[in-house]
Amino acid sequence: MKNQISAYDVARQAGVSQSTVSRVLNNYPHIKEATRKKVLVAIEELGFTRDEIARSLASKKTRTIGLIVGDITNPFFSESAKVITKKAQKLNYNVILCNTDHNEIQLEKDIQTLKGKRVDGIIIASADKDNQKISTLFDQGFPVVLYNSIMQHDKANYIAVNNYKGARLAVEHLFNLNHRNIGYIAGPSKYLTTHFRNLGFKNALEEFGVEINKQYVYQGEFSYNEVYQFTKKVLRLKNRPTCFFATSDQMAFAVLDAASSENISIPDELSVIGFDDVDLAKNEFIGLTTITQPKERMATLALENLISLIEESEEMDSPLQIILEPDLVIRKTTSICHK
Amino acid sequence: MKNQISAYDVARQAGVSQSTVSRVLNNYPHIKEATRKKVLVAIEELGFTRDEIARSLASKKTRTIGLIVGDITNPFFSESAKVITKKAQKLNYNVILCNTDHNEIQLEKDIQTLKGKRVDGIIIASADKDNQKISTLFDQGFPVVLYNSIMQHDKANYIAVNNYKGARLAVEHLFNLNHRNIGYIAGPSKYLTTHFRNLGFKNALEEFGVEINKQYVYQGEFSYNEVYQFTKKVLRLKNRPTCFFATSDQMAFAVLDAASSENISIPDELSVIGFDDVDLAKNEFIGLTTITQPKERMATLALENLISLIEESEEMDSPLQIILEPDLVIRKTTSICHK
DNA sequence: TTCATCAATTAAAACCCTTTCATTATAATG
DNA sequence: CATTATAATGAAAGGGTTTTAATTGATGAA
Repeated sequence: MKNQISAYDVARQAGVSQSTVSRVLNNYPHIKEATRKKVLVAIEELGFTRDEIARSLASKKTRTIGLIVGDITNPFFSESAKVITKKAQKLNYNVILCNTDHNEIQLEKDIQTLKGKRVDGIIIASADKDNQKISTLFDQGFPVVLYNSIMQHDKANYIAVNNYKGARLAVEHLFNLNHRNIGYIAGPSKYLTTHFRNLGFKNALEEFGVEINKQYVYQGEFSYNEVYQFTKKVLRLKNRPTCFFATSDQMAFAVLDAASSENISIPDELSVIGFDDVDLAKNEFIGLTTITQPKERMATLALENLISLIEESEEMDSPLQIILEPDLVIRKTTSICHK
Repeated sequence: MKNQISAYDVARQAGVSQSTVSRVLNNYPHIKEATRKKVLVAIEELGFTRDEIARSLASKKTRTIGLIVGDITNPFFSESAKVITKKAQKLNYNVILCNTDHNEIQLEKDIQTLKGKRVDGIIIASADKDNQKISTLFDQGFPVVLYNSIMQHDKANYIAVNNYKGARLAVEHLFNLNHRNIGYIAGPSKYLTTHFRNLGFKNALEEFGVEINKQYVYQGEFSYNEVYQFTKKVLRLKNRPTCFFATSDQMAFAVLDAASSENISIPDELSVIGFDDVDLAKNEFIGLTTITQPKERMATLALENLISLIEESEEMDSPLQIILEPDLVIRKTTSICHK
């Protein structure tokens, strides 16, 4: 591979010093128009593009951020990732995507490599409760914002929705529709978001005086297949639930899938409510009743705040801890229970 | 921000030279076990991690690749991205994600920044027919593989499916179900994949002796909303089509959405067939009939081949041009036409 | 004992920028 | 015209690695 054209080559060609080339490239003041022209011409002639790696080494900024998600295949994440990537693009940042499969070991590895690659900051969309590595990041003042994740750490920056309330909204809706046998599908409780949804679910039911049937609750990995199998099993019970609250739309889809495969009609025989309000939930062919999160706004906030964390040199006095309000969106997968 | 711990610091701590530290880090031969230990201990004590940026500058390898997709929100892309990212992870590469919104200008900008960031290679999942910038990349022998995209260039590496055949399979299926009024939804023809699907569509219909009703065909942006609006409009026609072939599942979903909003029942009143076989298509609640692409395999091939392009120093003698076979998967959104 | 050989280690250049400090050219002021 | 301020440029020192060439040390053969 032939050697790269460097700023030094440009300098020679233009008959100036390398630092002048750098000056032009960085739009520094105090440059004679004629000189600038000469340099620009030389750049054009040689087809020079500056080496961002060398630039990063010298400037200690990479203009690259990390985005760690549990599963990019989950539309909630891909929709968020899109907003984040595009917004980053506009601000001249790039994003390195990491997919942890909701595995903490992988998460920590990813943080490690991202730090190795000297990213300027990281957005973590699947942060477990008491991850040491993440805590350390916050302790060190490294720019990190949690997205749709929460950590109990006095320096933690996060943007999430009021998950407790979201879960309550879901339960209230089902209760109002006369449902009393409620299935519950949730991810691992290592996530505080899940934890709060659990809490909202439990508390609401308690208040309403309805018992939770342990058989109806799945709390485990975010595995489509596991949720699918679990739901199928539960639906075969003599006394099966009349509805399911799944704490993510993705999992709600798995529930719908299982129900359909058992020839159970939605919503007549089974109501299903999700969480996230993924684009497809709005699709009228599906029409998933769900709890909406303002993901566009959340993603934008996450990115913008990360960037200011990066660019404001003065360390933030108070951490960024934003909790937005979720909302119930009633569509076609829930209906009154006649049982 | 306190200064980074460098290999030099480690060297001092261990009482060796910096190059020895580097040797240890890179597992070079000819190192006394005792020395290696000393260095490893020093590394541990100081919590040193090597600066990949500096490493990249010196070695001219970043162990980072670019992944350019039209829309990460399209499950076909996010599912592919996941495979690629995870596979890359395993091989110690990271991926920078770029979302072009199917915009060529953005695509070219992305290529530019990726090259600036000195990525070792690029996977392009939305390459338009005669993009000059991409051609140049191939001319230069820069490691690029097109994914689900094709270019007529004698050095182009690509992995795609036989799109012509895929489209034919779809049409044959509809024809066999007695459909004669076929709607067609396709992306912009600047994509060769689309072009071949167009061709397959046309040729098959010609052979079957059925006329294409221009009113029924949408060829334009991959915009959910535009497709939705178009479909709605067409479905309100007196003589509306009895089925739609959408050249991506994502667009098929838009068709289903529109149909449902018009209270047209699927598949009784309208058959819909997609293309891609996205995970959700398999969902029995949806059960989208579609043309399947072996995306897992394609994505793996794309990544693995990109990496060998990067790592084999000898330039590939012949370009990588793989065309896999698509398949028809019949599910629930298509049925016999009684009209 | 001496030279050759090879293992183990170091010194230093290279990678391509940014940035600080010093220097020279130019303009402004009295 | 001398003096001072300021604009314009350059030289050189990093930044943290890799890598090549050089050096030292040890071992064995002649």
